[in-house]
Amino acid sequence: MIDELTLAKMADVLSIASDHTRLSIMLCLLGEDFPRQGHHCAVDEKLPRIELSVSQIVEATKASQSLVSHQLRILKDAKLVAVRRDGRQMFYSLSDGHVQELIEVVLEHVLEEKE
Amino acid sequence: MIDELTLAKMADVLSIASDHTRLSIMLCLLGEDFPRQGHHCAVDEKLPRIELSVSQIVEATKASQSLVSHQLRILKDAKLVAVRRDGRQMFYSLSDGHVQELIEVVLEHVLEEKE
DNA sequence: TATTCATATAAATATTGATTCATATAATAA
DNA sequence: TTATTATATGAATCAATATTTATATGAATA
Repeated sequence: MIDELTLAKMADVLSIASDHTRLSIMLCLLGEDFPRQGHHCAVDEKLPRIELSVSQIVEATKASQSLVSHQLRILKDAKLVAVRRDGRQMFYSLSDGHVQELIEVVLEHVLEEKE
Repeated sequence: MIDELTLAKMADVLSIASDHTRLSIMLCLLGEDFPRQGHHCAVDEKLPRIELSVSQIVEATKASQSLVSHQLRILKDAKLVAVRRDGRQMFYSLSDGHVQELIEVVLEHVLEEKE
């Protein structure tokens, strides 16, 4: 039994993930696109966590700096990405494993489509 | 490496799943909401597949008949649900396991949020 | 066949949200 | 301190889409 608040939060997460720009940002941070160019900071997980600066993301996604920045803010507010400052650069990374799973499930679904 | 088409398809699936009405419909069909009121038709899967008529979905979601019908069409076109006619009733069910996984991952994510 | 029931759809409206443009902030270098 | 680099943000625009209202279709029943 799922209450309204939970439903709304689920819709939010999905809605945030569904935008073309934000999705490509997340794919970059997953390492699916833009492979092996980011700093890696080992965490207590299997896969190394990829960190990319805003300009690297701009470069990889081919979106405008302003747009990327706007969308990163939305991702950050929703806690789907984490940020770390280093000098004048900001490094973004996926905030937890659920985000990766989410993207992977969707990717599998899309890749398995027939006809 | 993910091409533009795959990215677009992923965004589509997420976008379709992100709508409040459609999400609640899918939750009904998952049995999370609206428990044990639908017909069950055993398939070669672990869990029984739940089938609900349009009016059962209208009842469960508290959305208008027209709205439910519109959203069911979108879900059907995207092949996220399957339909079966029985007399003048239409019975809808989730079309594959990926949809369930998707919803479950998002649900876990939302339920595990701190603070 | 006429009527009723279950669902679908077309058109209109309303709302949301992505993108751009211009500008601001914050850190570093000169 | 001024200039430069990296990123963020407010306002405006524009497009997409959820929702409603009214009506249509299609199957069953009388």
